[in-house]
Amino acid sequence: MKNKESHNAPTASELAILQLLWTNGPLSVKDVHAALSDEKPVVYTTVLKTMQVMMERGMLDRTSEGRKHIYRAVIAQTATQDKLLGSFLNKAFGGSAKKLVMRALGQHTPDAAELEELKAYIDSLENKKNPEK
Amino acid sequence: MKNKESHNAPTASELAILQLLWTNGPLSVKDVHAALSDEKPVVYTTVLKTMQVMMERGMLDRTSEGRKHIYRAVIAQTATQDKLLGSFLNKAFGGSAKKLVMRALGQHTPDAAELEELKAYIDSLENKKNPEK
DNA sequence: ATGTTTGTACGAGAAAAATCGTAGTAACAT
DNA sequence: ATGTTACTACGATTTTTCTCGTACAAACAT
Repeated sequence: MKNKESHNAPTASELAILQLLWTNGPLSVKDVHAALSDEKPVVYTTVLKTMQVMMERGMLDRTSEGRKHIYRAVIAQTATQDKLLGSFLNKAFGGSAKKLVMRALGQHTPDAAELEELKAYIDSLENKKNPEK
Repeated sequence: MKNKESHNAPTASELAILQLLWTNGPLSVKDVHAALSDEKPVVYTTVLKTMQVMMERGMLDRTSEGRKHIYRAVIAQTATQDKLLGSFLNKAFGGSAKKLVMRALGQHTPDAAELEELKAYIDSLENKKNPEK
C-alpha cells in the first residue's frame, strides 16, 4: 500500500487559500487573489504559483473552464484542521487539551448561546464515555 | 515609549526550547540538548545556536555558572501561548473559538474530572458576563 | 490579421528557519 | 606545563517558504 505524498501539513499561506476554497467552493486564481488582497496586498502570480505548488503536492485539484482553471480543495477541512490542531496542541500546550480549551475560552469567549452549546457537547462526551448511569 | 523587539512569535524549534525552560526552570544548553534528543536527534551546536539567537531576540536571558551558561525564559508562557493561540485560531479555524474548542475536545477528550472542570469554568464565564440573575 | 486583454507556466531570487562544522577557550587532571 | 575534556562563539550552508518577473498562449475585438 503506497500513499503518494499527502502527509505534509499546509503552510500558513497555503492554509489561507484552503480556507477560501473550503468555505466558498471551487475558485479561480483570480477569485483567490481578489479575496486574499482584501487582507493584504499580494501579487497575482504569487498566488498562482502557490496554488500550482499545492496541486503538485496533492492538496488541490483543478478543472479547465474555458481559458481559466478552477481549483478545488482535495484534502478535507476537518482532517486538516485536526492534524494542525494536534500538532499545535503538543507544541504550544504540551498536549493538554484542557489547558488549551480553557485558554481559548478565556481569551476569545463565545457568546452565551455558544457557551450553552459547548456545555451540551461536553455532556454528550461524558455520556459517550459513561453510557447511562 | 519604545519596546525593543519582543513582538515576534517563537518558531517551532524555539517553542520546544521554551517549553523545557517553562516547565523545568533555568537550564544549561546541555540539559536542553539532552531533553530534545529524547524526541529526535539533534546536534548539540544546533541547540546552542538556537538558544543564542533566542537571547539576541530577547526571549531568553542567561547567567554564567562556572564555565557554563544557564538560560531562563524571559517571555511569559501564558502571554506566548495566547499569542500563538490567537494566531492559530484565526488561521485554522477562521477565528471561531467554539469550533476550535469542540474539535479539540472531540479529538483529545479529557477525562471525566477535567470535563467537569471545564463545565464549571464555562459557568464562571457566563456569570462574568451576566452577573447574578 | 493584428493588437489587446486575460490567463497560465516556470525559473529565479529573497527571506526565514534550521542545521552543522570548525575554531577557540576555560577548567581540570596529570 | 601540557593534554584532555567540556563548553561557547560564530560563520556558513541547507532547507523551506514566500515572492515576483518574464515569457507565452488562447480568446476577443477591431
